[in-house]
Amino acid sequence: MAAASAAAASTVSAISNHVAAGNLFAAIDALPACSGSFLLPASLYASLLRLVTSRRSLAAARRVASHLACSSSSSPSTSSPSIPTFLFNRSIESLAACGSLADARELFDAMPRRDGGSWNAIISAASRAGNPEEALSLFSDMNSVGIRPKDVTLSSVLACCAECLDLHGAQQLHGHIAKRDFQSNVILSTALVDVYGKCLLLADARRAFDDILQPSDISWNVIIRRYLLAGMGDMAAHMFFRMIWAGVRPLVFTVTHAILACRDNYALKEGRCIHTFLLRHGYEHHVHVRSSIVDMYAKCGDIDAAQRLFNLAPMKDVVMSTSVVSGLAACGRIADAKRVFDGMEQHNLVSWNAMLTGYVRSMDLAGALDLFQQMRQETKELDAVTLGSVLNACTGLLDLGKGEELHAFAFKCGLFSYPFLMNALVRMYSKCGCLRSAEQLLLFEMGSERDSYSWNSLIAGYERHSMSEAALHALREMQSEAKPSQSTFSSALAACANIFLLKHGKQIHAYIIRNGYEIDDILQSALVDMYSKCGLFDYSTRVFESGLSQDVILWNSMIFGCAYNSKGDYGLELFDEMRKQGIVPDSVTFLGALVSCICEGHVGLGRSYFTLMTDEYSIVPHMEHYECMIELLGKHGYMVELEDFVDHMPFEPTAAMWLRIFDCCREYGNKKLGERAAQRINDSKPLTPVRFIESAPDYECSDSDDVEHLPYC
DNA sequence: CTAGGGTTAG
Repeated sequence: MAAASAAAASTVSAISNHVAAGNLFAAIDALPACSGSFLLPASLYASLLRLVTSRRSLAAARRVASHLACSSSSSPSTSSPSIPTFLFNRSIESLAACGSLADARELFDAMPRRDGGSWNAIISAASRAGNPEEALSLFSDMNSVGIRPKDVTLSSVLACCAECLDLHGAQQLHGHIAKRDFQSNVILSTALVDVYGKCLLLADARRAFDDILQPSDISWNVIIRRYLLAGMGDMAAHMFFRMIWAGVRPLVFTVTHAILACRDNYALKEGRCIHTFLLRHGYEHHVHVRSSIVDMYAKCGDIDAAQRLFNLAPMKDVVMSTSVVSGLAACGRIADAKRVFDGMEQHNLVSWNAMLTGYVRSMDLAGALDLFQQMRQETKELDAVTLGSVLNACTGLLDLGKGEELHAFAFKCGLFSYPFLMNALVRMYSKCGCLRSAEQLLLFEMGSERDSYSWNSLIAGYERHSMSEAALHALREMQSEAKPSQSTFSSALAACANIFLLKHGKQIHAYIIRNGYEIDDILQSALVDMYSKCGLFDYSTRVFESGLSQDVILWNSMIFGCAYNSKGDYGLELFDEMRKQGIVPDSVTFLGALVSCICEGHVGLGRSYFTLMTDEYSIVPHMEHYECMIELLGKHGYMVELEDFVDHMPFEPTAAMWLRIFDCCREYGNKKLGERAAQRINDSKPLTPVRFIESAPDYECSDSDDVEHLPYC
């Protein structure tokens, strides 16, 4: 007996030496065989388990666990002391920390007795293993065996509710906590703030926060982060200032959240204020803080401040440089952006993408394609954002061929199914007039992924490419699954205008009003255009006058509306009026003015506008302007001037122009010019026939629509 | 002595 106890003593000291020296496996190997003859002191098991956990060794954790389980089952409960439950609890924690929830659960199920700590260990193990449902179900088992949860367990369970967005469960726990005088526990109260915040009940989160007697730095961090993630940047910043006011030193995370909040809200003033605070309190050397400040300045439009900080920074990492690149690109300084980009030590996917989208945003589409080329040579990496940007460049360039290539490429890369990319493809095909492909994608390949953006692209594409009936059909389809937007209606109204569907146009107008959409400049223009093309001049003037606007497109629509309805002089009055109001006319305005001059026979005035356009406004005349001048001069018999005009055009008149010139020469007699025109017409190919217009579908309409007496906003 | 928060750029 003495020999046995001496052997036991030497085993204990060997193990404890191994543990102290950190020799984990030597300690494990020295564990006595499972005979039940003697047990190590509990404190030694505890420190062994601490070592196991710190090494994250699942093998070691299993050896200790099986040793405990075996010793417990073979020890006669009466003679030798049994293994304390808390050691099993530590062992469960150890197994879980080493990555095996299954082993932890097995030990939990097998252990002889369980106390509150056992339940807590297994619940937090499940929670940490990313298995909140299991943790919640264990919690409910715990309640049904009659064990009262402690504050520690409650906070684990609250975290699980947050994970599962189980608001109902969280509310029940809240009630429970309130009844049990746990308010003074900061950790628990903070978990409560977090769960409400995560469920987006920010008012409840705030109430829970205000109930905390002494909010910790983490409590402040939670409320600030939750406001930020809920899109309430103003409240996030507000709470940050209150935190400082309360004398709590912000964590670095909290600081970056506050700066992000300012960035998201374009709150430059508050951002500067926080920046000053950070300089005074020694945060500015932190790399994340520094990057987020630079980004804040760049996003809030103070690009000079961003660049100044960037230039002063001793370490210019990829993140900070990328912020500066995108900031410069966003304010149109694409060349400066490229310079910073080229000066970067290394590029990654995000920085390449920033430069790419910069080109696209600055409308330097060729530049975007060139950069993509360069990117392909320097890296294999690319993702949906990359392809989406390049695709947007193709869309802008109306380069269907390259767009199709990218489509195939995206398919090959397996990036095809990103909704963002699919929408870019629908947009590309729609803009390029390949409506069949757009339709194919949207109807058969996007499935439930399609949204109002996809539909809007398709509808706008149909409208732009003279498939107005199809546009209205698509609108009806869209309504069964997505909410139309102002942009949808502007395309649909344009479709009605194209084929003079007054009834449908009115129905859409009524729908817009009935559903409370705001009539913005674009919609207002679309309505003016639709009514005037459909011949309801009164309606278009009423829509025009219903909202005063400085929008040049709206004025253009109204001026054209006058011309369609033979009110050229009124159109010219509007032309003068808009210039008086300081609205700068564009090429379309001048086209409208010329059309008005044609219908009213103001030949001299028309000619003076044509000069005014180039001389005063530096607008290069388009094909349509030349067509107008030919019509203006020809229609009213100014044959000498017409011939002179044709001779001075910077390009050869088109076949259609010659046809018109020929007609005018026949009417007013200009043999020389007429023969020239005839010659040109005979050289050219025959014109394509006019398309036959089919009937359009009925737009969804309720009986309450009084189409004759529309209310105006 | 177990529990709460969490890392900037497209």
